[in-house]
Amino acid sequence: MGLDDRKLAVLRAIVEDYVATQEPVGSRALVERHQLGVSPATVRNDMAVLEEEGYIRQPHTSAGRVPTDRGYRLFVDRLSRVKPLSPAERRAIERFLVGAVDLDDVVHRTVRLLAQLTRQVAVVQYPSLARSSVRHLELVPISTTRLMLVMIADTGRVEQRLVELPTPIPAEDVTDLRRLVNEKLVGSRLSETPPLVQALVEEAAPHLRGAMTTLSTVLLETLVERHEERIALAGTANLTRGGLLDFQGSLRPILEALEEEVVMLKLIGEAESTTTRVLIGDENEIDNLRAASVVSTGYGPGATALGGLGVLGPTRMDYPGTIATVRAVARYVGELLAQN
Amino acid sequence: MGLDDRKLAVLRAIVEDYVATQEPVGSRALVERHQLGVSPATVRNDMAVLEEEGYIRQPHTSAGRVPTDRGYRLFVDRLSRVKPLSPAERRAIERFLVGAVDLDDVVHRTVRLLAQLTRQVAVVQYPSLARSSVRHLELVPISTTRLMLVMIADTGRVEQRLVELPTPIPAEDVTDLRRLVNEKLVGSRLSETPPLVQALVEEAAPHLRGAMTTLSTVLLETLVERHEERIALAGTANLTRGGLLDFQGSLRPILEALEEEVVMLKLIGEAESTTTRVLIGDENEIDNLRAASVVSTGYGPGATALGGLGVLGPTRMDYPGTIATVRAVARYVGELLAQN
DNA sequence: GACTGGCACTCGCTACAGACGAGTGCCAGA
DNA sequence: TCTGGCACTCGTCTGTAGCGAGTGCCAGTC
Repeated sequence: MGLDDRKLAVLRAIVEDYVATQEPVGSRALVERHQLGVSPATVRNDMAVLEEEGYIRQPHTSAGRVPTDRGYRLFVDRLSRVKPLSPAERRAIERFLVGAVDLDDVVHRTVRLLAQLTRQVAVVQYPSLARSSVRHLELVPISTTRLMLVMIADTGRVEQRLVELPTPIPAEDVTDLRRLVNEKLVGSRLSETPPLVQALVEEAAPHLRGAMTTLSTVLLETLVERHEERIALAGTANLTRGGLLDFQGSLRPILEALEEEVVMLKLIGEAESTTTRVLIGDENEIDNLRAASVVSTGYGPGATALGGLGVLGPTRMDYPGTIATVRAVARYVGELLAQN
Repeated sequence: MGLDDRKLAVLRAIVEDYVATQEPVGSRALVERHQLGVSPATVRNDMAVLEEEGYIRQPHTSAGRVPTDRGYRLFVDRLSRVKPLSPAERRAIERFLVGAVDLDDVVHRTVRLLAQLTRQVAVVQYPSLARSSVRHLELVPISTTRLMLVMIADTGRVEQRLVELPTPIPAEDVTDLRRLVNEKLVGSRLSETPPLVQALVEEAAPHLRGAMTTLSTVLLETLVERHEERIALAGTANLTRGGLLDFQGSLRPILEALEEEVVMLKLIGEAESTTTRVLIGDENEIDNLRAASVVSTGYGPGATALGGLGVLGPTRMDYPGTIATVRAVARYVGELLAQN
């Protein structure tokens, strides 16, 4: 059973009004606020159909209608177009992001900006190590049996890790090790390094063999097994906006999910490209987030994503506005990172 | 008007019961649960005095008594002794912290551990840069006019910053710069570096002068002006424990404060020594945290603090237990860091 | 003088009843 | 196909009443 244009207009009006007022919307209010050109009774009939199809529901018999997750989905897919950002917003983005001094700074500014503009919880993934390549590796002796390994990636990420050597090694050997790993690994993508690292061990001079072996283990562990994905979070206080109506009364599950890096990565870190994803309510695979919606996208120079970013809010959110903001911020960040 | 022993016992009983049940405690319940050896009527008289002195209050006329911030203060100062940790807890701490591979790892594990043990929000400051000394400085060329400056501190902290050079410089000059800054700065405390950095510029060979000047600005900015204090946070979901009774109904101000690094640093980062601080309710200078209590301490090898850590929770918290846990965790972390 | 039992009182909480009103579903008619 | 009208539902609000936890006070006891 298809929905004609007017029914869709009614759904759109319901979503817009509900998002704005956070109160169930009735047929009378609807015809008053939107130029639908028909009477409340007609709207009621349309509502009955929409309800039957699962796009809206009534919290209780004598109340107005509220969009369901499915209703929001239809709204997002077919009834809304992405709002262009206001010049003020564009300026805000630029102003906020220029002057960032390093990657950390970029990420932190971005996440705050996103939280502020959308008035929701923002999540930004650091550029994925898997998609970075090695710019430089540094070995700093801490003691004769300990080295600090510092890897600098082309995305600006800097990762360190302590290396415990099996036997003490002299300073010259550290220099040799440093030279060797840099010669072999600089410039290669992290995902491609495992065979190279393997080769390093095999080709190492006998007296370096032991140290190189441990070093290679650490390298593989740290850089490739991608425990080291990172995220930044901001705007959790925005969860309390809108009383306790959103998130069906309890912030608990949401806060718990937000603290699990793994969960958040799954949510926003899977972006391979810079297309925007919208997950509404129970479309979400993470149980704790069944009462929330997530708008996310990849960011990066061009169309390939270095990492993901997004926002999380109530299913009752301003989707067009949020989508526009998320995209715009991602684009700016992508450009910013491309400059380095 | 002094409080005799029994009145103090009554106060202690009220605090303990209220913390346990989260409900105003009446005179009858009190004599039943604690061996006070007197009748409810007597307890009521004592309560009247305690209320007059501002240690407890009645939420409403026909309700039991609840400790005031002042009451908790008295309880903490005079009526409680720090609970020794259970062996299980000690083991949990050790198990959780061994195997940390670098500073980030230590900090993250610590903050999670603390949140888990105290069931509250935990905050851990990274070892303060101001109290670290330079172990190594690395300069990595990004382009002919850009360097990545990486500083490795003896506390394990690694900070990076992009340096935009006024004019392109050749690779050999970068090597020279690296040698120079390392010769001068390695081993010195960050707080002592400004004159050394100054000297570096003055003593630099003419062709390095320009680069060294920008480099020194960045060095001073990044390392000394201590914007770069960092903190880690965990357990925000614990704020929702105990319904909405704690924090007078709104998590908003708390969540807002937790997101402000500056605020958090002020709260736990001022520790100069490893003594424990307890801030109860409105003793707190931060308005947003007037409804919360904070238990914090410095951690570090020996008695000097490298940084601070602590937990934040409702004023109605298990102070003896929390204090014990915070101290224990701080001690373990201190030892762990001393090993590096 | 300190403690106790008793008693009147306060007041928040719950339950219940009734009025109100927003909003619906349905139907007959245009 | 749309519309006006109407009966109906049901959540919310208001007011009342009863309950019970807990208090404050007082007179009596040790």
